[in-house]
Amino acid sequence: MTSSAIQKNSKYNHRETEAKWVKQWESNQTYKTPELKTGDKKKYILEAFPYPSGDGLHVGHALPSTAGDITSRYYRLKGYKTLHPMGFDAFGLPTENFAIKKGIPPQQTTLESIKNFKVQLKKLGVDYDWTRQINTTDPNYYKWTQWLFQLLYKRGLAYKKEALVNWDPIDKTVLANEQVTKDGTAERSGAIVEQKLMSQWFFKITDYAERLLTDLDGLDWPESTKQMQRNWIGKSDGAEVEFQLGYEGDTIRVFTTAHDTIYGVTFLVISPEHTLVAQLTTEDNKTAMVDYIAKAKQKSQLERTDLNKDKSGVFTGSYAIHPLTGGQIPIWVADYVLTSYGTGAVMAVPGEDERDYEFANKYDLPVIYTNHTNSFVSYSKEIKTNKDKYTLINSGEFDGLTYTVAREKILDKLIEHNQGKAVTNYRLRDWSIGRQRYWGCPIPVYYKPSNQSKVLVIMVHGGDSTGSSEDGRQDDKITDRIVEKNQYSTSKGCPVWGENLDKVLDKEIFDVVAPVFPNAENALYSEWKRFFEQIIESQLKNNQYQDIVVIGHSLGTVFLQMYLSSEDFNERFGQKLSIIQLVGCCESEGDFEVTDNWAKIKSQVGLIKIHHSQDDSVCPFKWGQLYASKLGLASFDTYSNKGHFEQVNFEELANQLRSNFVGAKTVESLIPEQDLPLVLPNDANMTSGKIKPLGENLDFVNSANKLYGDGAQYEGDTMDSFVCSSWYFFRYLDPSNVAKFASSETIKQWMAVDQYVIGAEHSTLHLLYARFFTKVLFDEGLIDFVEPFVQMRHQGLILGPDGQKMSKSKGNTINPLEVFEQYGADTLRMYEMFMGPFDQPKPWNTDSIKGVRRLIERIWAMQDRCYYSSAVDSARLSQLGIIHGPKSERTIEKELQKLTKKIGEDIESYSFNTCISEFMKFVNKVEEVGGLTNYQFLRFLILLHPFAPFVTEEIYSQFELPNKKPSISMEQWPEFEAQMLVDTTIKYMVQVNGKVRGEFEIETNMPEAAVIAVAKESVSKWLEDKEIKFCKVVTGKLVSLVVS
RNA sequence: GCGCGGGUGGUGAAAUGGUAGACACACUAGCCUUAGGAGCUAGCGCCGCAAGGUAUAAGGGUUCAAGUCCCUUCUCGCGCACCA
Repeated sequence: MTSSAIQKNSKYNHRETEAKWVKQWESNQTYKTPELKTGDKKKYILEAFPYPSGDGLHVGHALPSTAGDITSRYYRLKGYKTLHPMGFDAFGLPTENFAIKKGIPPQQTTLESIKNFKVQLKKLGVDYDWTRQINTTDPNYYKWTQWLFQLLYKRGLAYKKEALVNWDPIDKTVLANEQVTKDGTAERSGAIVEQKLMSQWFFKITDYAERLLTDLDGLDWPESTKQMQRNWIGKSDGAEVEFQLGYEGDTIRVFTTAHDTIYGVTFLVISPEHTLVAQLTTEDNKTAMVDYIAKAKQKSQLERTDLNKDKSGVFTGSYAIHPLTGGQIPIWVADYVLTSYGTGAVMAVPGEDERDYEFANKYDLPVIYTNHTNSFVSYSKEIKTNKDKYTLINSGEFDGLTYTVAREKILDKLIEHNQGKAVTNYRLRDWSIGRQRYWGCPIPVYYKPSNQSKVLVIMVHGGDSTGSSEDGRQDDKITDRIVEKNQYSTSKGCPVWGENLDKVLDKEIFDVVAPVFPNAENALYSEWKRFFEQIIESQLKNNQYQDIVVIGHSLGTVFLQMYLSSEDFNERFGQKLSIIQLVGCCESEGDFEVTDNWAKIKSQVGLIKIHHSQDDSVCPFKWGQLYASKLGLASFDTYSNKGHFEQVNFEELANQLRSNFVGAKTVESLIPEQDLPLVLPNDANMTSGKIKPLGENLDFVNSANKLYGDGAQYEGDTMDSFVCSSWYFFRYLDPSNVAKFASSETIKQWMAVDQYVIGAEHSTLHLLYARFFTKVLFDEGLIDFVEPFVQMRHQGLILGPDGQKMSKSKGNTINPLEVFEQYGADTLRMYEMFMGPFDQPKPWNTDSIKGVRRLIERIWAMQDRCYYSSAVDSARLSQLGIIHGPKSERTIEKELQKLTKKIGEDIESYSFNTCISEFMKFVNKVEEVGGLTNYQFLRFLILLHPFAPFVTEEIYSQFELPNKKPSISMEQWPEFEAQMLVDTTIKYMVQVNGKVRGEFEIETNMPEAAVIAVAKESVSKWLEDKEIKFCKVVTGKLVSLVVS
């Protein structure tokens, strides 16, 4: 540029400049993604899309965005066509909770937050192509989330089942295993997660366990993340061994990775939830067992895994037969065995397993050592470190064999005897995706009643008021209190209730039975029991029921409590009681001691619901609370202004029955594709400060009947937002396609993602799910690759100035808007890159950022040091080895060449921090020698442009240049000339006895002898009177001498 | 307990096995300025006046040469955790 173009000594005004370019880039569509033609080189650069929180941009967001921007701009300058999109992952609980708190619909909050985020991201100067923006809450987007759900369903990878799930009592929803922290709390809400039996949608990610594991090997990802996924998938190779029981029929199957220790098995341990527990427990051990299991159930997941110091268990009294020795093996129940892994049963080898050893010691069980030391050895450690020395003893015909051989032979023998097989086990569980909340993607499924399956509803009424407690039948009485206290008859009211309920329930689905139990005025347990069982038997004779629901009132609930805690309903009728509606609860506080076997009750019923009026004068409300807590219920339905006999709201009850049972005895169907998307209803009830979970919005749920016939109901759960966010990178390719999730051509052109930057917290969630979806799409033949992210890196956390994680409550947050205002976006970007290694956590330093701002100022001032060289191409000539011009120009040229090489390499290896240092060094050098040519300055600006787009664009715009482009981003990356980096002389250093003692400079390509001669001279002081014993020349670097 | 990363000045940090502390921040001294939360110059691991010595969590090893490779220990962070 000519000197006239320079505004000397003008200070860089970042506010004006940045605002100007934000506008211009937008109106000029500078960063619109170009069309890809065959032969074009492409880069798909991706950063995780943010959750648009109301707080707006965080300095942490700038880190991945800037890194992506640097790479994207770098490759664009290098002639690549780049796709660099951004969008919003907007479904989720924070918005819903905020909506409830503030009474603003989530739709509105979301749009406002997105708008705000976009403005702020634009201020950062990132080259996102905003025409491709996506928003997961937009029906045009989630239509394809639903389509994906249906694809999985059709491939047998989406299913609904009754399962113990993680229940978050604060956010009132189910969570995926991946969303529960190690200490058993919810990742988001921090609540202690409960285990709840519920009917839930799952994705069968376990089908892909092996592929998810093996395909990790080829990925350019941080090793730690790959390892984390490997651990999460948790593959172990071993064997399933069958142990016969003392009687015909059942066997106990155990999973083991150490089947070569099988001769050391001295007992079996099964989990308290094992299906054979009841059967195996002998009469003598029953009390202890029932007690133990009840205690185990009461323990939360947390307690059960945390209390690993003291193992406990109970002997069942039964024995299994050792498959090879035929010996008797006692069977124990202990809660250190997990139901969810393997078969829920283990063969205990106390001689080689620490847990079994501890257990054997505690309960005085025999120990057999099968390893060569004939003493306790931890098998798992031993085979890792000492595998080859490990040989067997006490193992019959296998004595003396080494680990490897024994493993093989013992397995062969088990297989031969039909008592075992090789099995691979994975720790990975299926992905639970249903969420009982409103602000999520609706699951595109509806249910319709099926005629075959009905529900039996039995009402068990309370007691009547007459009779005496002293009539000789006392022992068998349901409670002592009933006859004294009751003043009302419910045996007469009950049939009326039954009629009322029958009126409002669909007769094709529900059979309501409301009998009058015998002697209600002085009820006897044995009598009621006989009567109750007879009713069920006679109903089952003529009908098949999907579910049996018992509604107990008052004394009726006490009866049920006694019945279910002592009788085996499930076994007797081959059916579980799926719900029990306890209206009015119990008769007295003392009833809670009628039985304390709450565990058994819980094990026999599915869903438990309690209704209790706060104004029940017969049974105080606190009894209801006590009941709920005994049964482990988080909540129950409460009323007020209702007496003991008035608290049945038939409509309410009927709705509850319908919504809880409609799924179990109905047929599920996918919503036809042409009806997608199934749109989330607008919640009209915001003024009340409430948002109904989708499933409780009966207007919505029942609206399915308009399209799919009478009785049709939509699924009331929404999807985990990770479903929405784990396929989004496909939608950027073709965001407005109405016919497909993305067209095959664009997928072919742009996928896979070449560079992905995302936080390490997604290692086992999003990154695993996205890989899973990609493989499913591959299997469906829609794409031709199996891994979505070729290269992935994590950004490190930016900590507060105090070294702590930034948080509002700690008051250590940095507001990026203030930084924009004070220092400008270029400074923020470069500072964040300069802070330290990209993937490491690093504290914000309010002082350090000044150094970066100074750099920008000095670069701005470089315009004054830039002189117009008459030979514009003198640099070019220099590259060819014909060096003209002043010495300073040659010095700078060489530095610039080095810089060009270094910046390119460092961008490609994510070493952004050293890039900034290199820029600083270069600027120092320019100031030292006094200036640089305009052509050198131009190339420098191009190198700097990915890091500081605003200031470089501004200076460029003032350049006088032939063939000037509308934007510096359209310039070409300078190529360095390797020959320019070769010096004519080389500096050597000289070491004597390993210590640096001197240095010298010498022409390149000198013979070694000459180099040594000069080297000796340069350190003559250290060689006096000494004999040189060793001499080594490292060409171009150093001479190492060893003297006596 | 297992797995994966780290540990270098007052601070953030550099360093294909080859002059440890580049580059910056802070600090100190000086200059300039009406003033400065501006700019410029110089210094800045530790010991020492200096020559020099000595330093990359600790100890050992390999090597002409180790922050870097190997072994042991300590320590911090992350992940998994009674996974049979």
